[in-house]
Amino acid sequence: MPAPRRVSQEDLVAAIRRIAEAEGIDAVTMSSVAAEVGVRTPSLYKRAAHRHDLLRLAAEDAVRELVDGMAELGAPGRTPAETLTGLARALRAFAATAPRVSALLFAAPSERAAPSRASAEPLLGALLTAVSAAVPGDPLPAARTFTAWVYGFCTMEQAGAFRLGGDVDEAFEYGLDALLSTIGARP
Amino acid sequence: MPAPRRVSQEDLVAAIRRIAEAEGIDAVTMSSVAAEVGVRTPSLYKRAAHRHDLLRLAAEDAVRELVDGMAELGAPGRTPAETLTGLARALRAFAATAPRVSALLFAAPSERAAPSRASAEPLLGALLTAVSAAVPGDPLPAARTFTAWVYGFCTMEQAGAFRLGGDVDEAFEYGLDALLSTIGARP
DNA sequence: ACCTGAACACCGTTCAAGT
DNA sequence: ACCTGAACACCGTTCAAGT
Repeated sequence: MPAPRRVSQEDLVAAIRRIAEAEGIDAVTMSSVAAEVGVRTPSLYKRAAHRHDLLRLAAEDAVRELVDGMAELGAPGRTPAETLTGLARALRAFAATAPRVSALLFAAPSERAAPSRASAEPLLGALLTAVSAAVPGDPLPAARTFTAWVYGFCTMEQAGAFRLGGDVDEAFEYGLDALLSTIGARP
Repeated sequence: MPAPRRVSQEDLVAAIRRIAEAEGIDAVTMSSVAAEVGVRTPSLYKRAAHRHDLLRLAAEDAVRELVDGMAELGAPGRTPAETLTGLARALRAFAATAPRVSALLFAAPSERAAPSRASAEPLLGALLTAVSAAVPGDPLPAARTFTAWVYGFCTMEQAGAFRLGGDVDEAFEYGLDALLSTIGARP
């Protein structure tokens, strides 16, 4: 006697992200998520065999949302500098609205919680394409430098690491300009 | 009838860091740490009122170790570029030996787990001094750019985010050179 | 002053039994 | 095919009682 699935994937992921942002990653438990979607805890194991799978679902959903939100960034008319500026600002804006999950994107607590290579591909692809168009030769070191800076900045900002005063927006634009200059993506 | 303290602060912190690096931050529990130092769980509450206090103890110990290891970096004879190069390489080497705690340094899971301003001061002070000597005017944006890049790079490297092949050492040196150039710390 | 056993509400995970 | 109650070993935290 087949029983219908009672919780959509959309509702499940939304519940995970809601709890993560409202109460922190540690509050994303099998119990809290089950309660949030209205089933008993053991039912959740049909959808996520381990707790860290819940975190991966949230992280992959975040990547998808990020990619959707900047579909037009890679448009043919744009310069590499424009694309990379858009990417960096989009990631920072996303980190501001979803700080907990965005911290998971490049530094998950386990392999199991990390977004799959396939789900991260569109994001990395857009980045590599833009960097390739700017630097001669191997784009990988420049792409890694750029990504490390954006990710580090957004993570630190959301963790409250910039406590010495000063204008954080200004520091971001300073850094963006500096990074674009050194990797040669400057008009 | 006073009872003597049975666990030294050194042993306690060493136990926390041992568990963190061997089994991950999530494995640092009141129970596991208590067992590791040879007391019962409730005794630990005399030393750390909450689990995140254990993480802060580890993070502050890591900062202290980092600062000790580069006491000579700020020596009068050095150029800003030499000091910043030493800082960046020291942080990367430290992240390689203590990846779990170093991930906590600038992005702790809660205020309680974050190293205190006072304990982080020597590290930030050395950085700001070196950057101030290189850039004219406000050193804060440049210092934040540099720190964000180093921290992002080390965190991503240790989390296994650089999976596209290529030489990660080369990417680090490329980035270091790029960052030093843009903030003007170049001979 | 520090340590302990007992207790409480919780958590991840498994599994046999329901529909 | 999915959901559930019951069960297990665990966890953070509190507290009264020991020395």
